Amino acid sequence: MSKPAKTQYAILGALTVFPMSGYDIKKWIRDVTGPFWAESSGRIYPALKQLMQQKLIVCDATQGRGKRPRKVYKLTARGLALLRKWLILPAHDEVLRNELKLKLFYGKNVAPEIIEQHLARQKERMEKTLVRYQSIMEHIKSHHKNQIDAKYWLLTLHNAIHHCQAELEWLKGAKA
Amino acid sequence: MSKPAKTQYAILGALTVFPMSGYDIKKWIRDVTGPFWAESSGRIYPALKQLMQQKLIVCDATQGRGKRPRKVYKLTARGLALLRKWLILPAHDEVLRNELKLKLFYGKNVAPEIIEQHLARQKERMEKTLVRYQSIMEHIKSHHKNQIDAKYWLLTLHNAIHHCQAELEWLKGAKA
DNA sequence: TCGCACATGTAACGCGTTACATGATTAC
DNA sequence: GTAATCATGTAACGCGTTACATGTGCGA
Repeated sequence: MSKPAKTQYAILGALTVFPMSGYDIKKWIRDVTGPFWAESSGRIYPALKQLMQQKLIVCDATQGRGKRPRKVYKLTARGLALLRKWLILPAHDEVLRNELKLKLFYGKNVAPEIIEQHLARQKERMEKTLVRYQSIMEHIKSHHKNQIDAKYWLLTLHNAIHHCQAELEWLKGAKA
Repeated sequence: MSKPAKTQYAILGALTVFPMSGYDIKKWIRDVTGPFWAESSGRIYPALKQLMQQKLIVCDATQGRGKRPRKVYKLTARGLALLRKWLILPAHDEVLRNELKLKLFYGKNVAPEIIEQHLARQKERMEKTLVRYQSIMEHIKSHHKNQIDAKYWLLTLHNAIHHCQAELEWLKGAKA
């Protein structure tokens, strides 16, 4: 009925890189797939539970130090098969809900200075983001050069950088 | 607790252009703000009801032809004030969930041909989109040149075009 | 007369966020 | 000793999609 849940694929994908705990996955998604994918911990832990039940992942090792264990999850053959099945399907259109652009679109209803502030904030944010992306790129190039994932990581990172630069280009022209 | 609803602002904004029916708003959002904002009719009609209750909009005229009326809504002073209040607030970060990029990121798990297909589909889609955007731009330039909204419409449309072109540029380089 | 665009709505479902709860470990 | 980070989870809430229901007007 509603949209199919994609959290599971973000998790299964992460586990193709190496086994991770829920916390690791959370950070991985935030720090690595951040430019194009987000998840909240309120989704990750329940999703892990479901994936366990479906035997798409297994709890590799409970590194119990004290009462609260650190659960490390590992992909199963079933899990990899499901991920592959999803990967080959055409991607759905991204649902766009860009608040900044909506505000700019109806900008005639506020003073021009307000719009300039919006644009200035965006410029600052994009400049910071671009620097971050470029440092991630350097990091991948120097630390993961021979990893088979690296090719695809750089592909998506290039995409993010292109869009970042496009936004900055647009902002340059936007003063007119 | 959860995210504040932004559907109302998309509707209030649309009504700053001219009075519209629910159906008009639906089409307007799909066809005009489509590049950066989406709403489903399952949100629009309930939202209109709420906005009426809060006296942020009024039902201007019930153009009853037959049993099913065509209700035309109009912004009130209260509605415009609320919209303005929202417009001046800094925009929240866009929540990114780009399915295509997620699939590409974990591309090592499928055959390279699959990835090439994803990229080819994206190229085709972006080319079509770019043509559409450019024709919308021509339309605005020729039909709405002197409208005070047009400046802001072109601003956001330029943005969409820049990103479209950035995506195509990236796709060109992606074959390597 | 058939299909499409116009037109308004409702209900089920579940996704996802936010906030909260709890506790361990490390570094200063 | 205390703050930050590591670490795992739950519950409330409501947003948003999807599918459904219903009916009108017009053009081929």
